[in-house]
Amino acid sequence: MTVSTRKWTTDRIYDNLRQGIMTLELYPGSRVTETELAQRFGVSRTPVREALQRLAVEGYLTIRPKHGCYIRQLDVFELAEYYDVRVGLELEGVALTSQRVPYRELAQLADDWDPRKLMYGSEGTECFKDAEEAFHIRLAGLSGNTVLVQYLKGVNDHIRIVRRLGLPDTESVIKTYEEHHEICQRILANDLSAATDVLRAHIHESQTKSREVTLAQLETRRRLRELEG
Amino acid sequence: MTVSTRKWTTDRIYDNLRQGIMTLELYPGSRVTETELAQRFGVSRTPVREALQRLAVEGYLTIRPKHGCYIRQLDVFELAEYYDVRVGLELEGVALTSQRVPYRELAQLADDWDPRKLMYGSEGTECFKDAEEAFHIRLAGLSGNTVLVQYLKGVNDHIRIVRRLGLPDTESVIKTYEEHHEICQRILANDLSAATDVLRAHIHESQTKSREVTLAQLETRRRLRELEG
DNA sequence: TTTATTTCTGTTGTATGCAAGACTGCATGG
DNA sequence: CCATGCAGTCTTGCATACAACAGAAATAAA
Repeated sequence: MTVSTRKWTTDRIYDNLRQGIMTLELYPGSRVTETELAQRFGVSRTPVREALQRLAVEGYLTIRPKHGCYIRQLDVFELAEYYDVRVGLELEGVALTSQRVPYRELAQLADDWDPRKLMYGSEGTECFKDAEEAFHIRLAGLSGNTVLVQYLKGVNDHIRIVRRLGLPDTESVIKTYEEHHEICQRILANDLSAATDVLRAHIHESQTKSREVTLAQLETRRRLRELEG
Repeated sequence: MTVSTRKWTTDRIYDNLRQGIMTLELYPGSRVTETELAQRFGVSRTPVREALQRLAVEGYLTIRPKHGCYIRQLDVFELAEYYDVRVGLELEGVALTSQRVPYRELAQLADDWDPRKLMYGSEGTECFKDAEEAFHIRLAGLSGNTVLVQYLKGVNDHIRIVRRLGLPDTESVIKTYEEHHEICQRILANDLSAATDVLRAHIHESQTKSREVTLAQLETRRRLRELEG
């Protein structure tokens, strides 16, 4: 678990817990108590409590009053729902963008994802996943709707867990480049309906992929826990 | 300010503050301190602090570390952005619904909003605004995507302030009935594109209406504050 | 007059204490 | 065998105490 070196204890705890939930080190469904966490981190209950509250508001865990906190179950159905919300947000983003068409930024974005520029092996896979997510944020950002971008980031926070699990093969990297590129081109060409079609399919594909990967990962984690006791 | 009679102090404070922000009694941009609020409510700083944190996460105010909390400015541009996010979410909801078409519930919803059933004067305006919001939630709920519904509720929390400001005249009430009814009918008739068109226009209309009302309201509040000092 | 420094006050960040609520397990009665 | 009541323990909810930091005002220097 990477150590966060934030200024305030609360933030440090928050980052730590969030990381733990993301990496499934805090197993979904398991219970944690303020006291236990406070001891583990060597701080008082107050910052722990605040971190937990924030995580609860953001939906990472549920608090049962006077009883304890339960790490949110991540079931594949819920993840699928997040992906659909993502579709809704991103499509509306594109719709808004096509009303103003910021040529320069859009052309730049298209250029950054030009398949012809793709250097094989020059991209680390971790880096690629970051870039992939960043593309969608940038795309949404072109709509000029900052609220929408915030919501999209929130959704991403929830699906990032599974988004990063699978290792992308060369083929799918190429495909991603092509699709990202095409989306931009379609908007530039004022073909909104084509752009949305591609984007929708693009997201749905990662949705189905994530589903498989998640099921596999949950299984291995479960077994690991069984061994540990 | 209505008194919330929740079980826990934190929740009570939270409801109160939220209400205050909604009704603009806590003027946007003004500063509040934990100590001051604690005194005003006659409780300790702890629950106040927790309520403030929650409100901050939800975007109702911003916390400047070691300095105080500032009630979130609500500018018309940001509100417009929330409306567009709403469009994105609701349209995707309808798209998902049209893939499964839950005939019974949809027919029931259409029936509840049948313009022919509208009794003039039988609906209080407050009640009508509640019902209006409830329609959209129910509609989204038919998609079966609970995450989407949660997000939509979150968006509603932000625009409810202005959504309720204007008084609806009989004409617009009728129009609302007609549009709600048509949306359901279109989905039932498997005409997704028409349904989305109506829905989009429907939301955009309230968006422009809210804009005017907000500007007026902000002005009167500002003057009220000037008089009070 | 302007700028740097210092002090001082207000406000939050964190620790701790206490009491009330929720769950567990057992015993008792049907 | 099952239901019900009751104590005990665990965990949180809130209050309070104290320390540290940010910002403002006052003071000193150029």
